[in-house]
Amino acid sequence: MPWPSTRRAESRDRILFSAERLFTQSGFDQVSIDQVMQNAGMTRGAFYAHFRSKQELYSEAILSAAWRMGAQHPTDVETLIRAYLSPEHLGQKKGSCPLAFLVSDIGQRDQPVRDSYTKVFSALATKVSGVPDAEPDAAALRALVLMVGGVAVARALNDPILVERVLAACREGALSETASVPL
Amino acid sequence: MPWPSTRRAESRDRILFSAERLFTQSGFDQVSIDQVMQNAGMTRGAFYAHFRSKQELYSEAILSAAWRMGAQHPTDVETLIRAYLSPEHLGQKKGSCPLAFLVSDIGQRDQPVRDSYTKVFSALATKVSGVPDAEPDAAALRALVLMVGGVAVARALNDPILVERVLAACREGALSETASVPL
DNA sequence: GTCTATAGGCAGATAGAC
DNA sequence: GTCTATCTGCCTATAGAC
Repeated sequence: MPWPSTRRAESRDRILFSAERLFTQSGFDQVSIDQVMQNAGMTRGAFYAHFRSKQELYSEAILSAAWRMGAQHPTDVETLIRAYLSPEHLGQKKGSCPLAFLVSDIGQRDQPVRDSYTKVFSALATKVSGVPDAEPDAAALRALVLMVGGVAVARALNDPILVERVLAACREGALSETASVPL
Repeated sequence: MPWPSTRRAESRDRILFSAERLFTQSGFDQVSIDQVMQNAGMTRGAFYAHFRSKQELYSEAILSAAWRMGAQHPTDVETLIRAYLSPEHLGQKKGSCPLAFLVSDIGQRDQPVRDSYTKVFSALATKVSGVPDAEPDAAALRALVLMVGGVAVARALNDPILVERVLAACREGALSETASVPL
């Protein structure tokens, strides 16, 4: 009976799922392994049976969160841009994008973490470009930077009016960069 | 003789100067008060004679770093954009921009920190817009998000080729958004 | 695999001598 | 104002029982 391995994978997934939300919301340093494990219904000691370190968990959580987000957004690029640069995305507890919420957190971590971030960024850039099997062009990179940067900046700003104006400006720009016929 | 107050202000400035560089480079959590004070030539205990908390120092360091950066860049907007979105800016130890380096760090801090960030962002947006006494328009906001987001993303990415392509794409976009005659 | 217990270290903030 | 010493609390990671 292969039940044990199934339960092992389920525990691992629960930890990962818990980590995705907590890390994306609060960054690496503000989240403790204790919180992640309690949120997953376990205690601290069990953590190291599944991951070797906190940074390894972080690295995998970034990939996992992005994969989950992609699975929930199989829509067209325009719908993605509007949802991404919406006020709802800013305060969202679940399904937030690690690219934006963690962008200035990544540079302080080790290489596997940076690899994860780069992989996710490249994948989303290709998706935004609209051409699945090619390197993203400059317009797609600009559109994605407007999305990621717009959300990151909006989260940092304190003035609601300015936040809405930043989101609107970036929405307009990203849509224009990704329009098939730019006029 | 008003010497004492002068020395007090000098000590405060040394702490602030030290904090600007360390915080901008490594973020809030990765920098200890110990490091800041040693870098300023003092010990931990003296810190609380000048600032009430670490977050208060952070808030003031963001304002101070931005002010210093503005004083060193009295040039035109195009020169600013090219210097900002250059590879040199990414690894720079001094004179880096807290807007980009700390963007996803700010949301986790208290209100005074967010106030500082918002103030600096607004001031730079006005500068980029080219019209000193008006609210920045959508094009200026987009240009600034391309600058801040471009640098933040580039710092996180692991692939040198992708980094250069992101910087180039954002440079092109920011220059186009700020051109007086957009065609 | 998961638990409790603990090792070992570092942080922010305060107290009191000078 | 600056120093040394300390309080208090939290963290990652490990050890060993079950």
